[in-house]
Amino acid sequence: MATLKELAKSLNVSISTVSKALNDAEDIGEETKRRVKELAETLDYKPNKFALGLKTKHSKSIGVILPDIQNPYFAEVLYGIEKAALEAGFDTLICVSNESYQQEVKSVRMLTENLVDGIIISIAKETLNLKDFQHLTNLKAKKIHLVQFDRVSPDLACDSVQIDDQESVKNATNQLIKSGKNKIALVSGLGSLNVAKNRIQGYKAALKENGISKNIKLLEVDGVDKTHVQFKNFIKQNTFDAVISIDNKSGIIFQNIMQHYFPERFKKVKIISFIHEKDALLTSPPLNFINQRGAEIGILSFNLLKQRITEKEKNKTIRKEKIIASINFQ
Amino acid sequence: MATLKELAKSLNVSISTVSKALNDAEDIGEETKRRVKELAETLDYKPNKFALGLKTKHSKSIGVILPDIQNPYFAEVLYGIEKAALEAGFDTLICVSNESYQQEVKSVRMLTENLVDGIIISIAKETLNLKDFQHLTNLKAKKIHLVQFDRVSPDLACDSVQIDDQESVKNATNQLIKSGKNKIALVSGLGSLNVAKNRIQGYKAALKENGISKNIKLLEVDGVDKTHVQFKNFIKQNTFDAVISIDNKSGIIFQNIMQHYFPERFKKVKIISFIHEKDALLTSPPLNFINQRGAEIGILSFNLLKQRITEKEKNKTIRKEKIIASINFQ
DNA sequence: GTGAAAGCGCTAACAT
DNA sequence: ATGTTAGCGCTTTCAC
Repeated sequence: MATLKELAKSLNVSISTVSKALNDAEDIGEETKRRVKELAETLDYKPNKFALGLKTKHSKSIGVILPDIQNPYFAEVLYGIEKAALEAGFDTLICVSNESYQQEVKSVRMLTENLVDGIIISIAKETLNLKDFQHLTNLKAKKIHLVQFDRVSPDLACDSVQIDDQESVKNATNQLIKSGKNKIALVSGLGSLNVAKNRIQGYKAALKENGISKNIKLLEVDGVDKTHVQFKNFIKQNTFDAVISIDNKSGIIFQNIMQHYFPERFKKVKIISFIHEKDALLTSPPLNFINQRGAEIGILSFNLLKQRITEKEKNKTIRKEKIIASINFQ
Repeated sequence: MATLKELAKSLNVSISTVSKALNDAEDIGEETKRRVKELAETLDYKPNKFALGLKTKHSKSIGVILPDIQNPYFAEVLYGIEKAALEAGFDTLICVSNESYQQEVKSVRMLTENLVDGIIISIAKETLNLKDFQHLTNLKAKKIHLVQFDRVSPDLACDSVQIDDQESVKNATNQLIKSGKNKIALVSGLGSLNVAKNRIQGYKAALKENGISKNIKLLEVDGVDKTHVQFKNFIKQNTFDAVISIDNKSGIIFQNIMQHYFPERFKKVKIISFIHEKDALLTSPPLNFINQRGAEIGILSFNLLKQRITEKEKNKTIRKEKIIASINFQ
């Protein structure tokens, strides 16, 4: 790897001239700049990150903390973040909390040690339950900017990006109603997350608006791994002509169980689910889906963060972006 | 963040004494070591990574390059790697190539600039097709160790960890045969990957051993996103009493399509699939699965890498670990 | 318009 | 047993 020193020697100028030339400093002659940049290009000079970090105390990199990398939604958000970060010349350090508070604290610490300029986080379930956000509030003192997405805690004063959960589910429910359904069930594998509360509220709001509030049918579980029996019982004990699944798995399971055990009833039921288009195609017939627009959320999150990193004047106004999900009937 | 300088001042000793004490150098008095370490502990001293990297040219970190983070298998391997790395005190930098050669090259470059001590990679499809491994072979000159897993290229002289694909599929096929099946189909969404070739070979070997080689039924596609029609046609045109899916999606789709369009035939068909246990539970009935033991592969990969990083004598022998998958009938 | 020098936090060879 | 010093690659102030 070429260094400033080597460039300087080759060109018979001083190290500081080379440094300034590459940084387009005012006081360097145009001709010199040209020569320096040309040689840097041919020698494929890249500034040494460690020297830079040591000197400047920041690293032109950002950290991302995801609760669960196996969830395709988070993987898609990550994709958006990385894409935007790459274009802006930032490295991305990825951490996975696995929904654990301890792991999240460790991740924050690791990112801090790596002098990231900012962190994009979707908070772990455990942290949300504990309501202990000190590791995150501490970041302000270290001048590390923070952006939350998806699992947004109102207790945290920072920019955020999320789906408008309530509005999105209300939309979806209304569309089902318009298509003639009026006994709509809702299935959630999200436990007590705020996200779940908001989505359920949207569902209830739509039923209410349409005067069918007495038809509320809720199946709530925390995680869907061993819940086949609960699903089956729910189906047996309830009448419904449509189902909204508000997490990324229960819709698939619900459809499969109906198809398996209640094939006749299944034919008359419309299911819509918060899943990725790719997963919607795993089932047959394909599932209708609520598109969470993960990549867009990622890009938006990065852009908010970048604004904070680059802005000179501290702007106190907190930005809360809400995106409406798009509804896809297949 | 506390620095050596601050510790030194507090203790009225020199910076180098502190440094040596923390590194347990021979020539520092026990009492001094104790005092230094104690203060370091209370002040929560952590060596500055940038200073260290600048000085030592390595970073006590490793890089991981995955082709696709949305694949739960890779996510699980990642989990194993991170766990092992954390225990050994290494940071993990994660890159996703999205199956793209260009992106893989960029990732290698980024990791190199970050002075990782080693890289664990599962090679992108595109790279495998192009057979251009220069970005990887170059690593040797930079003294960055390399370990491959899963998508192992024989053209690359480095340690590797993988499932014994042939043996694993042979096992699974044999078990199906023992359970009375003799018209076994194989479905692949893996395109022309070596992994696919080996798995298909295992399937054929088992059929041959059992004298039913004339019953070979193959459905091969490259990616499963828009292939419902192909699946349906295959099912219509072939008779089979069991199916082996050798990727992480086709089994689910296959089962769902059969259940949807051919419910009677479906009842007599046994399906087994290369998927994660969690995904096996998405379907009803749950899918039988071939457990790829991702976490173990991750841990093993890291351990191989760590050996290379820490060993003094360059050991020329290349280690190729092969793990047999476990077969789970539900 | 260009260069010399200090210093970021650390290690290690070389004094003492 | 402890301290001094040089230097990793870079930026930046100050001098020329």
